[in-house]
Amino acid sequence: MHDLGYFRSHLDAIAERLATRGFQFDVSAFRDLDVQRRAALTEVEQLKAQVNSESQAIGKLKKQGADTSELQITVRALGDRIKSLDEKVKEVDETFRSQLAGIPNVPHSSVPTGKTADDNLEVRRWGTAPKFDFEPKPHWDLGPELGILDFDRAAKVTGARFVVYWEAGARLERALMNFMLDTHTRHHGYTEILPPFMVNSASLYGTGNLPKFADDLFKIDKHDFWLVPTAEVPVTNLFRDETLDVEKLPICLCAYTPCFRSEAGAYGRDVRGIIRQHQFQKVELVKFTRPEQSYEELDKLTADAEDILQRLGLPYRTVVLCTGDMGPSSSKTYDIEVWLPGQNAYKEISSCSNYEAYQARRANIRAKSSKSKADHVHTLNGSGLAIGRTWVAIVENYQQADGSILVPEALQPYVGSDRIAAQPSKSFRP
RNA sequence: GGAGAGGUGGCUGAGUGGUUGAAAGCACCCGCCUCGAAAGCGGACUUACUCGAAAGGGUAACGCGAGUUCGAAUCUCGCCCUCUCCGCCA
Repeated sequence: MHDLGYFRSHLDAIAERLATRGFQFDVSAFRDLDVQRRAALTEVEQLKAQVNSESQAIGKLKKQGADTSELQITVRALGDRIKSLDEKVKEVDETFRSQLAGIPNVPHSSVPTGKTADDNLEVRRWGTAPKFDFEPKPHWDLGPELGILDFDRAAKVTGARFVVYWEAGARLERALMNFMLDTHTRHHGYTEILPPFMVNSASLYGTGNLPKFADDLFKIDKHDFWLVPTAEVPVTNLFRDETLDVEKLPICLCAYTPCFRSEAGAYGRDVRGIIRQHQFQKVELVKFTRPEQSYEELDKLTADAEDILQRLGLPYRTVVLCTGDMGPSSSKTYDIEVWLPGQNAYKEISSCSNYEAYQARRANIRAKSSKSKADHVHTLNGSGLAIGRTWVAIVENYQQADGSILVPEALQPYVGSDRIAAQPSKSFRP
């Protein structure tokens, strides 16, 4: 959400920047609505002021023993007018606010202008794609063959776009989770959080998932609870409606959660394998920073996510999203894309964004020192990393001619072996 | 899930339906005092929206929402949360 005062006084410049991300902002319609809203507010507030002062007068008169019944009748009439005007104000105000809330963030000046993912800019590339003297397989073949992925039973137990990991497959997922959390807490200075996996709607409004993206979420029946689509939601909302000590910034948190997404609108995309599931696991990085340090912290956060891939020896490239490809809340986003031999392509494995104060205004997260006034913090987050896709990257990049998977050295203590071969339980699974 | 108690400013904590946006204390901030500090003294001390060139006004907010009333922190109803006891449960 934009700061109203600033927004109003920079309308044209902001509209111009928003156009670069394909958002056509009707400045004059906004101005009209703004004027309309303020006129309605002024009118009803003047009436309320009148009621207040006359009510006070009634109180005084009554104390003196005077008869106030006639005055009460006139004030009562005012009250009726206020009631109907209030409804109008509420309507205009809600339209205005929802419109304001629907206006995307302004892209940072360093973000390349563009329309689609094709216009994203590669900023660096790390590692080299492995060379195979055989035809590398995609994970949706390797997984079932090794007995570590089971799509059929997941479909039976729950439905499409779910998966069961077996044995070393399950252990690899768990190993990645621990490896990521350990690396971020021991080497990158993050504090570990284990948040609830369900959140209320106020939290989802705070991060901007509601009201616009309700279709992407799973809602719990009979409760105001939703399954988290990412740990960003509970972790960012830890400090909703709080004023932090500016000296404690930046606050760097990391959290493991499963993530639940309905993937409405993504039917037909990535249907094979575990690239796009209704449930996946992720370690998320979240930062709360001072405004002047947020871009430096974004670069660090992105590097922290990349470090996981480097330690695992997985080739990747990092791109900066162009204006047209960024999420609406973001001022600047880096995507990290890992190399997947089975698909002969780089695939997004992390998305690292600086929301500046856009999200903090929504969630009302501020910081102050003893001498300064409270100001909204900047919020940042990024995957560090999506565990399922990291699992895929390991399986596909480290596959051997015999169908087994080598385990990267950094992960071996976590997995407990240096190789994943066909699993024993395959023999008794019909 | 049932019964009871409670939710007031950064914290503690007053608050008979009528100058209470809110006493008092603490904390924080600015002065004075001091070589410096503490103590003491004086002052300042919520936020959002809105009117105004400014000075300065106005509206709203005492968990959230609705209601009663000329007027609600105070009364009524619903919901949420915390605490105690009971039940259930990993």
